[in-house]
Amino acid sequence: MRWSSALIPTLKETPADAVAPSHVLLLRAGMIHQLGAGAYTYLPLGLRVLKKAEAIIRQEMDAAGALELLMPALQPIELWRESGRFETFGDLLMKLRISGGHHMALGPTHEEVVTDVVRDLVNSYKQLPITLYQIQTKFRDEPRPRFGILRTREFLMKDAYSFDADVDQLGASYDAMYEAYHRIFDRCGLPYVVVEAESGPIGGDASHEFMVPCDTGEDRVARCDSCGYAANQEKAEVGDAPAAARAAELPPYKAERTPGQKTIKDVCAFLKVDEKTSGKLMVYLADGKHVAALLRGDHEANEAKIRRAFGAEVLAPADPDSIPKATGAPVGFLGPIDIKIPMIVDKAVLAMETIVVGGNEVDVHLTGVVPGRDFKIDRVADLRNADAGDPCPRCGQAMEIKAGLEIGHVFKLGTKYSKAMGATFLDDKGVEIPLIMGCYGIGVNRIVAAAVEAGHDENGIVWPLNLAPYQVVVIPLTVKPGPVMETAEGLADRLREAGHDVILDDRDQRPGFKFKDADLIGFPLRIVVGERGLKEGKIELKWRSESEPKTVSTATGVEAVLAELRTAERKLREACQANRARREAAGKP
RNA sequence: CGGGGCGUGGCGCAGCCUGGUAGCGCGCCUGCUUUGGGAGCAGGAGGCCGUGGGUUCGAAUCCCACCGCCCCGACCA
Repeated sequence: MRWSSALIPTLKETPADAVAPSHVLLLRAGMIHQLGAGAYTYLPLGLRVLKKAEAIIRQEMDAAGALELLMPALQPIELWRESGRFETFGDLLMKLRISGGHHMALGPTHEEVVTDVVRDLVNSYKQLPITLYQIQTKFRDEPRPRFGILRTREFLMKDAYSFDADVDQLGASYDAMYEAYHRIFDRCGLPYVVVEAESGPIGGDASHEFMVPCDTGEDRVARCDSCGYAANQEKAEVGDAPAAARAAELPPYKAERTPGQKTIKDVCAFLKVDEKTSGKLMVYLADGKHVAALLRGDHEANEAKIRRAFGAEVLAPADPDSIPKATGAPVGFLGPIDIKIPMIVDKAVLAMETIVVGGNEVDVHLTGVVPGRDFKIDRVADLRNADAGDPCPRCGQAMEIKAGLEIGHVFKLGTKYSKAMGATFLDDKGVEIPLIMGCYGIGVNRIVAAAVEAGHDENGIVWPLNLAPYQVVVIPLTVKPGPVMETAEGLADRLREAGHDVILDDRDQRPGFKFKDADLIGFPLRIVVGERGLKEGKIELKWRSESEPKTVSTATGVEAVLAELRTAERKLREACQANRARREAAGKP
């Protein structure tokens, strides 16, 4: 490619609306162009990166035995009613009406469609196991698109779905995808961690997320450095903290007037006590019944944990209007003493000597309440989100919380969709059994964003070799016909013939201008051909990730550059293999 | 959906408070000079001032409504 005939609109200044590094740099490097909130054009350079990620994904999915197909984005709404997700997906589902009055949806994910395909075409255990995948545009009516291409209303996703005859087969299918994901992200050169994840409304019982640590990430990951435990914050378990050593004789609790003070913040400020010594009673509807969770005031309730603690299928915050009737106490002044609904106490409360709680009476809070003495603690569970410093559930050491960007997610679905939609097969005894499913997603655009988030410096992007729009940029310092231009063109041709992506910066610009653009875009390898160097029989070669250039002789130039590229590719392969060996040594997830 | 901010050539901004010929830098076009880290000089093109309504002799500027974009929160298979 000759730069002069490319469309690469680099920007010297930072666009005002961009905040996240990946957003700023992809715009400045001329890779994307905004159409509207959460809708971006991939310009030629950006598209090349996207396609490279896509190619790596496709290769590894094929290698893992998954079969590629392509399903429609346009889907009848009935399918969503059939699975029950028309309700649970809610406003996130893009709905439209087409001619003839048909109600359709633009697919945000494809469990329904793939289940429909499989229920029609797979009927026997002999056809199992099978994993199907596609790389396709998804649509979600995100309430708040953000950070450039990080969260958009339309995005490219690789989604795979496994269908198995039994749980063991599902385990094998899951492991195959899990391993393929490692290979994909290793080849993309991304720094990532795998964390245990909440499977969420999609259901199921096992789930892992692949996260790239970066400040722009919207997820929070709890991690223990001592033992390596890592989980999404919403999934992370909290280890046991030492129980409070209570003085033998504590004074009885006191009722305090707290007129109008309803929130933890207000009450604690009013009573001049630390929020860490307060408690909050949260009321939920567990499968339609009112239940309560008692947490330390400054802690964050985790609805999934609370749902499980109550053994409920569905948990939702109770409607405030319904609370007084159910509990006999006014909202804002709820407390654990003599509460009339089932209550589970969070572990952390056990570590509190005394606690400030609501008095179950308007404008009254109680101080000096002793857990276990003043109210019954018959059920204790982990009900909250882990915080930095909380004990690791495995080893008890303090965990840390870091931001992460989710690029991939694998989970075991079970029979949620196959049962709802009647996707069954006949086993070797002729018995009809619902298929067991797993699903596996990769945000292709997010690989691009994550690579930039994880790979940039003050001068611009530093692309991993396998994702770069072009691996090599050849810069002739003068573009007038002559030896410099001829050498540069020859070099570019030879590298291209050897199978590398090359762009020749044939623009009639000063050297500094071209260097700035090359650094901004982040081509991994830069080759400079100048008159001065040529006279000395030398050309310059510089890796974007290194600070110092190397010089090679003109005579062996092509071979030297090819050797450099081969070495870089070998190193990357070796790193992938080393990671693989480490995984094998560590055993299954 | 709640809170905050912003809409003025392709990009970054000033002008608005106090109404009266729309301005600067970058980029773009032409020419000359320059050529190893975003060159200099000269000339030039390009703007329904987000949209609609109102006030006024007169609106980028004041008022009202709407639309759009960004950030925080809620939400996020």
